[in-house]
This record gives sequence, C-alpha cells and structure tokens, in this order.
Amino acid sequence: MVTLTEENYIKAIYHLGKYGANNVSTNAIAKEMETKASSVTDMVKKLSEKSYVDYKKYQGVTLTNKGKEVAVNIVRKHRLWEVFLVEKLNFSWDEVHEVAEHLEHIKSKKLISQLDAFLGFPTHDPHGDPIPDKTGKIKKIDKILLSEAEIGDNCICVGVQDSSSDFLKYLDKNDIALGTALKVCHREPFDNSITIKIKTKELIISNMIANNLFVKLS
Amino acid sequence: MVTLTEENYIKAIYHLGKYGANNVSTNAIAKEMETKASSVTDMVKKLSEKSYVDYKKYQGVTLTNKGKEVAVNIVRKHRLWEVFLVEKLNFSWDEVHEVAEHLEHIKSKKLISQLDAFLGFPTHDPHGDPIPDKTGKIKKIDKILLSEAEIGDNCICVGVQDSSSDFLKYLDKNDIALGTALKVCHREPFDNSITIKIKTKELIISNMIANNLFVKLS
DNA sequence: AATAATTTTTAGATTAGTCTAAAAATTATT
DNA sequence: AATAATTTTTAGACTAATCTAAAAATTATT
Repeated sequence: MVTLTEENYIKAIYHLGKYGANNVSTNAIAKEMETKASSVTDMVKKLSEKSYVDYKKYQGVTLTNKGKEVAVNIVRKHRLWEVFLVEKLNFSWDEVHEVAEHLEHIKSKKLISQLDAFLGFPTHDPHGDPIPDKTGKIKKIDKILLSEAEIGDNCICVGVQDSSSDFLKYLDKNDIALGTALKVCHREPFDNSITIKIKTKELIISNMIANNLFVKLS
Repeated sequence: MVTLTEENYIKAIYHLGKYGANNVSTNAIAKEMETKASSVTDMVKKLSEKSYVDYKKYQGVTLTNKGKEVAVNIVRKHRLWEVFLVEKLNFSWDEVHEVAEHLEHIKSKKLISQLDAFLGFPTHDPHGDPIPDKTGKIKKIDKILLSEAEIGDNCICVGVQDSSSDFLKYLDKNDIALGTALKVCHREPFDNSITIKIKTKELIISNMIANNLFVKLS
C-alpha cells in the first residue's frame, strides 16, 4: 500500500523529473514539498525500498515504472476532478487546484472510471493539461509558448504553464481563456513584451505572461 | 484543526450517542472504530482537551456542541456524496458507503455547497437517511420499522436501519427500493416473519429483515 | 590540487496514533 | 458487603513522518 505522503512525494518527483530526464535532487524535492532535505532523504530511502524510485546516495532519484504508474494515476485523478469542479460545480479555473489536491488521493477504481464517463471522457483539464487515460497514456499536443510565436502568427490558447491563482485571474480579467483566438502583432525589443489582438481588441502582454501561456498555431 | 482520525472518532461517538442520550463508553467506541480501548482513552483525552467531548474518567464521553457540529457536518458530507455516487455515477446503494467514507473528509465549504446545489438540494441519501442542511438541521420523518406495522397496513419504504451490502442486495433481489409500496398481509406468530404484498406479488420476510426496513404508513 | 561552498546524509529527538500488559476503578454476583 | 468479572486507564514501547544540528560527500572556486 502506498500512503498519502508517499503519493505526494512520488507526484513531486514525477513533476520535477518531467523536464530534464536526469535524476531529481533531494533539495529540489524538499523545495517542492516544502519540507527539509533530511526528511526527503528518509522518505526517498523508504520509496527506494518499496521500489517506487531508484536511488543512490548523493545521486538523487528517478521513478521506477512502478513509481511512474502511481504518479500518472494521481495526475489522472487530479485532472479529472478539476474538470468535474469546473464543468459541474461551477468552480473557476483558479480555484480547482487546492481541492483537487485532496480529491486525487481517494482510492476507488470505480469512482474514477465512472467519473471519467460522467464527464464524457475529457482529454484535457481546465488549464489545458492532458488527462492520462486509464492505461496511463498521455497524448501530447503540439503547443508552443506564446513568447515563441512569430509576429503575424494566428494562435489559439491551449494551456498555461503556471497555474497560480494570480496568473489565471489576470487571464480572466483580460478575457483570455482556453480556446481564445489571438494574433501576435508586435514584439517590443526592449522588454520582449508583445502586442496581441483578441477579436478587435489590442492588448500588451509582458514577456513573463507570454512565457506562461501555451498556444497552437491556427 | 481537526485531524482525519479525530473526525472519525467524533463521528463514531455521534452515531453511538444518537440512540440513548447517555454517555458513550470507551469499549463501544473501540468496537465501532475497530481499535483497542487504550487507544480510545488516549484519543478521548485529546478530544476532551480540544473540547470536542466532555469526558470524566471511567464515565464515558458525550459530544460538546462543538463536537456535534463537526459530526453533523461529516454526516452531511457523507450523505451528499452518497447521493452523488448513486444519482450521477451510477453506483448502487450497496457500493457507496466505503467511497463516501473517504470523500466525507475533504474540507472545502465551496465544494459541498456547490455539490448540494448540483444535486438539487437533496433531503435524503440513497438509504433514506436525512441530509443535514448547511446549518446542521436534520428534519426527521415519521418512519416506523416494518416489523412494527400492523396487519393490513399499506406502507411505503423510506429507509433502512442496516446498510450492509448483504442486506441491500437482498432488497434489490426482491425488488424492494425506497419508494416501493407494500402491504402487510400476515404475521406468523412462531417466528414473527411477515407476509407482504408488493404490487401483486407476495413475499415472506423474516423478522430480522422487517426489523431493518423503515416504512411510513400511506 | 587544495580549499570553500553547497548539498546530502546521519544521528538523535519529537509528535500523532497505535499497541500490549499491568494496574485501577466500576459493576455484577454471590 | 465481600469477591469476581468486566471495563477503563496507565505505563511503556512502536511506527510513520517530521525536525535540528552535525558530519560526510559532492561540486565550485581559487
């Protein structure tokens, strides 16, 4: 059996390991989990004994297949619950994360498969992140950061890099949602801010914003 | 903050205290929680310090108002989730309890108020038990045990005393559900079994069954 | 290559919740 | 009312997860 705490560590390691295929460091995990490095060492030993991770002293960890399976399943549950909260319970996209953090740990195969069906087998969560299917397969879409788009490109918003409440509220305020079409009009060389056009309205967006918004070319 | 374990103890004390207004004994709690009496004593001291219960050594416990508030809130959440599972996710009434045991501990005011609205503010769970409203009020209906009904009474099923899987499956198998109309035809003096009529079909029911099925006279 | 800075691990302590075994209190029985 | 049976509490130990402070290993810098 995998405890709640173990699940959270496995999830953290999964997220940290996703970009940069190498080992995940003790300190990185400690930061992500908001705990101390010594606690991480202890837990990592335990996860290693239970073969959720491969671990060599001072060398960081990587998830085993068994660990990955656990991680992907939590991600699946998290994202399905997020869809439920937004679609059925009228949560806004900046409110769902915290509640889903708890719901994701409920262990019931039937609950999740029925929820999945009830929601119409959604493929993406409210932030545009893909929902792994029941076998753990994740279909990735070819998205780019808005900051990487060229002047003149017509784009559609498909996701966010950062899903902090502040960022999502900024997008709401400026009528940017998933599915919103926009055109890149101008890039200011000094600060890399860009001017975009949504419908007829022009909007200037800082580089930091553009760096956290995924789009696909249309 | 009240921990998950504390919540479960409070809930157990609530259920045990409901019938028989006196103090709940350590052993009764131990049995309900499937744990040892010594563990209960420890926990009961802690709950007393946090003023969820009144406790005097060797005298058992009763919930304080603060404790009752916690208990009723858990019951509300538990029953709302049960409705959700049956109405929206096609669970049968004998499958919901276990999953609801976990869902009931999710702490989010908004989640529950939105869920309540989404379900259409249900007043009873799938077993006929009343759902406390957000202020904690429980409206009780005047139900009697089927075993207490008189020969010739026309009744409608409104709830179950026992909600074990075996009992609920028995009811399913015999086409007895909440809302089912039935008539009490005969009582066998020897074993107190009764003959009931559902639509045109007669069925003999043991006293034990009749003792676990709530009906109202119609 | 030696030293400094950083990261990681170890050692030992702490808290929540549990347990066993023994002691104390209550309740039942003669 | 004394003894027996039962219930409840205490004392001390255990596990999971955490922490602090110090030691060990790694990485960076001179």
